[in-house]
Amino acid sequence: MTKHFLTERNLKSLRIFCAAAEAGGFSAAERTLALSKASISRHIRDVEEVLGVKLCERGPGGFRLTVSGIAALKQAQIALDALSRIKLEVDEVKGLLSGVIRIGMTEHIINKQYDLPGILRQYAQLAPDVTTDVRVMTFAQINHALRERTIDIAIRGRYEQDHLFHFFPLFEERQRLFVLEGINPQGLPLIYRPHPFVYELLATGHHPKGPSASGLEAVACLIASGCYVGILPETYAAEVWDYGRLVPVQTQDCYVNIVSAIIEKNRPPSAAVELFLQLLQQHSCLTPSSSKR
Amino acid sequence: MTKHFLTERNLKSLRIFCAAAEAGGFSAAERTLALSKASISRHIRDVEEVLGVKLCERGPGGFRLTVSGIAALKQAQIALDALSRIKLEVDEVKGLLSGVIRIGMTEHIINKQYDLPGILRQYAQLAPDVTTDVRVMTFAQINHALRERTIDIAIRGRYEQDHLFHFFPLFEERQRLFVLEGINPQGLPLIYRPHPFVYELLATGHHPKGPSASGLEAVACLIASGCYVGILPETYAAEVWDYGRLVPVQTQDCYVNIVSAIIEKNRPPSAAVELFLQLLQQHSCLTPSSSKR
DNA sequence: GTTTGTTACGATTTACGTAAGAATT
DNA sequence: AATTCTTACGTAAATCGTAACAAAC
Repeated sequence: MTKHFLTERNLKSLRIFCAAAEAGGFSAAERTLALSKASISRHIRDVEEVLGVKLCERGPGGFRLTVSGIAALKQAQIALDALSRIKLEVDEVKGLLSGVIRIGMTEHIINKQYDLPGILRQYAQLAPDVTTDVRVMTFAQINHALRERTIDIAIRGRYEQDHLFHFFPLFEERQRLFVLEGINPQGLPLIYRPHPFVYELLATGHHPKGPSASGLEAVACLIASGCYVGILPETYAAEVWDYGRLVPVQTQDCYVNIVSAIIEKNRPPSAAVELFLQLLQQHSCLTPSSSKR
Repeated sequence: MTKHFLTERNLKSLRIFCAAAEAGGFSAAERTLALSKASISRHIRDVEEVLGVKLCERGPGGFRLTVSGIAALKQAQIALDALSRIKLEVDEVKGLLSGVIRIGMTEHIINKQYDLPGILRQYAQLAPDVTTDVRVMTFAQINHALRERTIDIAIRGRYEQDHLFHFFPLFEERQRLFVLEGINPQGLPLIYRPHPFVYELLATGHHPKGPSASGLEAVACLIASGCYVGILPETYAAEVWDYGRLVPVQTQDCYVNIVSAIIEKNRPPSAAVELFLQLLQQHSCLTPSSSKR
């Protein structure tokens, strides 16, 4: 009994055997393989030893495959073909998953219930050849950028129906009206920022329009001054607790919206975008498709 | 740019990559592969270099395949599977084409129009694991051996219909009544041997029954004595010309029969017999299936 | 004599393990 | 501190080509 299994070392010998069979002899294969007859002879002898059969008759009288040799040749070609296909397959995946993915998002997407940094890390690991470009933008900038296609995918709250976009719900965000602790919010000016909830509250007339603020931190600063009320995400207000005692105005309802991944409807998503979308949805707390891996 | 193609050396690395992916890390694969981490690391680095992609993220943080890695893993498993199947395939063929093939034949099957030695040589090359057993037998012995299954296949002339046997025509053999040159054959005793043509001629009563002979050479000797007539194949009579002037008796018709390969009908032929039969028929001058190789 | 494949031997190449280093948990 | 992977280096093994040999045409 010799060795029982073929290894990749034997595959080399099999490749040489295939070449010899196609060339019709060792001397002819010598040129195509750029290998000495001695080596070819050894290789074929090794395979025959492992397989326990004679693969071919050879000698000055000519070259002829045995029945076993024909079977071995056929199977070896399948293996070699599969081997050569690996690179093609990988190249295809590599080609699809390369380039740039441009992500636009509003502030404060990062929070404890949705691990966007973790998703980005996972994405970078899964598709290391894709350059990821992430930028924080305002609500209006995001819509413009999506239409202009200067970003590929957006992450923001969904407030309106828009037939131009596809929405993929990710998690729920709750915003409330906040005021400095101990201050009576009644009639205080509302800090203005371009956001649907601000518009909505101003429309009620309960609060006059106050100073404009750009960015959640600016809003928080102005609220903490005690002169204004402002709308903030609950989780963000909790985070900036240390800077001042921001408390929700109890008389006011909670604004709930669904933070979603958004792509333009008329634009077929690239493989890179599709993979990112898939990861985002896998981590979603809303869809039932929240499986692991 | 690095190397463009995967070779069998890389397949070894791919097998190690597969094992690492299944084990879920290098340290775990270390045991299953009986290989040091250092080697595993090198192997996977090499494959990544050839493929130009990162196959997996690894580190103290854990092990995770990239999308390219998943594709590579899948294809590599196909190649490895094909490789492992080679031995199974060859073993099957080897198992079928081994053992003994027992061939019974009459005298003088070898002649210029049918190259039986060449067929036997080709058979030995195609199926080197089959032990070939060839024996010359008389007509009666062949029939008996076929029925008793002490031979697997016979080669002899076909004179009768026999529902117990399958006949595969190979070539035409012509036999005639011969006499020594210058001798009047009329009324001379016919050399007896157990053969249908002898029985047939004796039944006509033109010649009395002469001495018994065993073997064509014995018949030729007796004819050359000038005292008898005898039936011989034309080609054989031509070969022994030098031993004496044997000439055909012109008044007598030529006996024609079809030399055939014969197997017992109720016995399914083994793969070894089937292959031999196939070779015999390939060289046949009678059937239209006489193609090359 | 020429062609074809096999075996022997020395030189190069390759691969492995040990051990030390770097990075993460 | 413990784990996981990577890199460096010396040693062991496999592979190749040259060359001598045997066999068939």
